[in-house]
Amino acid sequence: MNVFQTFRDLVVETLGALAAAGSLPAGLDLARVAVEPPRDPAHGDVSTNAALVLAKNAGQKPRAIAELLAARLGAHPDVAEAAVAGPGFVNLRLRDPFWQAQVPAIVAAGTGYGASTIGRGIAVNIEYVSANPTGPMHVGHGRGAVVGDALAALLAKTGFRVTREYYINDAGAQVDVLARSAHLRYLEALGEEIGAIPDGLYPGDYLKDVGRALARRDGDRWRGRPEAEWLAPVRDAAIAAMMALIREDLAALGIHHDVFTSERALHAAGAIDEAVALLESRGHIYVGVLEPPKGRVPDDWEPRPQTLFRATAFGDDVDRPLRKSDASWTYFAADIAYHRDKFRRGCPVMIDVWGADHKGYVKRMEAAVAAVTERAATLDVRICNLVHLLDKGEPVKMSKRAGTFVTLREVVDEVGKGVVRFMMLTRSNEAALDFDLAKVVEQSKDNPVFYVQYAHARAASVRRNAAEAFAGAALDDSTLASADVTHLTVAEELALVRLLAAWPRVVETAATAHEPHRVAYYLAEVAAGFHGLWNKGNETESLRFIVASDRALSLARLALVRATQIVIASGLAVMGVDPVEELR
RNA sequence: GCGCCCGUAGCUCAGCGGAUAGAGCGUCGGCCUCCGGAGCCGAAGGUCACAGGUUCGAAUCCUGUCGGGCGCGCCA
Repeated sequence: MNVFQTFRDLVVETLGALAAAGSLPAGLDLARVAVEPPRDPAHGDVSTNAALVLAKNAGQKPRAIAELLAARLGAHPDVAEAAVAGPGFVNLRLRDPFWQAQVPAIVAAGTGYGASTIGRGIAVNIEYVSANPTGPMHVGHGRGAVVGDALAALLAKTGFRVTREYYINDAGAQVDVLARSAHLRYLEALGEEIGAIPDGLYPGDYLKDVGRALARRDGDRWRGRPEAEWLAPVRDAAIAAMMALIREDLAALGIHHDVFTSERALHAAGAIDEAVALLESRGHIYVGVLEPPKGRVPDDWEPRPQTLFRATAFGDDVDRPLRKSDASWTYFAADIAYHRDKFRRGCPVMIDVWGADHKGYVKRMEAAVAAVTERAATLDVRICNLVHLLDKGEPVKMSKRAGTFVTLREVVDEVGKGVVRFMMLTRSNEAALDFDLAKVVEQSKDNPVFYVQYAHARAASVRRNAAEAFAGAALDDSTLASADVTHLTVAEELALVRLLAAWPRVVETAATAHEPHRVAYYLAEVAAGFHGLWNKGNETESLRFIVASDRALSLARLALVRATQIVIASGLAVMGVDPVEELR
């Protein structure tokens, strides 16, 4: 279905024929041969660099190879013209029937259009969100959630076997703080005066429910008792409540993970001891003293022998400690065990989506994965930069203390899940993102969500009008898929078809690069193409989609409208956004 | 000090080995007896921070410089 792949196959086949004919040496490495859309449409429909890439090894001039290639490609029935250009590109212009035929193919494929098998069923584990279970999610978490989920959808669409996973950080000191905070709310629920929440504890009102639930369940059995007695049970209850809250927040965004893995469970199962023992047996562990960081020595620095992972052997800058001074495992040690666990569950490809504050952690994790899987697995860490929450251009002041903290849920409830999801994908994940609460619901062209949905709604509107104009005529997809598309001859129509036909390639490149934001940019292009065509109809009556006097022409154009709608819906599906039929 | 990310049009950003570097906003000029003008078309605007290098070809890869952000043992 990917037209560029189709023509790459043709180019490769043609190169083989040239070799067989003795015009080229046999056995050339074709890995770098690419078939792509030319940047400038004036250069044709598809372009290949084959001659440029092969010239050196073939011992021939690029243009000479290009001439040979063009002569043969030009004879293909779908090719109208094969031209050599620039230093040795071969540009192909394809015949209209080839493009026209794309329309029924898209309509027949439906929103599954763009799917491919390049993933070959390889198992990919994508871990995203993994917010600490200490409170509701904030907007920054939302970005990671959306990026991870859209990437998962992209990979699934390209034939990977995807596991969506959430790692619950339920083992550290912060969940003890959570427990103490919840215990205080529990005392409050029992009627005690607790006053201001002390520094260092979580002040949020969301813990009041947890306190009340504890009071209902356990009565006053934890009142006046030493912390050692109540810490564990209160903690477990609080974590469960926080995870329920987080799952609700995610559900409001339409996000559902397949697997939740508990850090605490890894500790309990001895997985960390096992992973560290494994590294030790391979000689990657030693006891040593780290140098203090240069130029910025912490005040309380004192040299201390530590259990260290030889991360420098795997590309990291320094070796990393695995045990704290109280002999318990560091977070990193647990994370090594966790990634080993993912690998042992059968995932050779791992993706982690993290917040910008964890950027400094990437190298050591990659090193650990290399060490623990003996380089049999890959880890790609996608870092999501900050989200700046604005309202009419002014930064929204957020302070946990002052109670002006805006949660993800509040934003989703205010502007809608589709808007949040789309906006989170309008920037490369590496770049900081402005999210303006006022702007994202604005109905104008500078709001990409609106612009794309508007195109989809207009397409739906045309189809409704067509049902009236051709009362009684069948306009369902199977009818449209058999429309006589040779009526699609207007340059702008064929330009839109070319754009629609690029969708499978966009899916593949975005999936391969792990960059879901490319889908948002592509959809904006499709919308622009459709709006442009729409306006042609406003200017010239014969160019409208519906020409009441010519049913055959109208059916062909309606097929194109339907194909546009399908591609937009298909793209929105990857992003997790529901397409709208009308904007009112 | 070291590491990572960033520096592209007035602004916000795509492009990340291909041929004359793109989009939106903003500016200027056009298009409503019109399938939704919430839109469309056109113009002006760039030594792709700077300097070297690799390559047939560099905004894209490498090295260095300058400028901005983030991180740097017992937090997770």
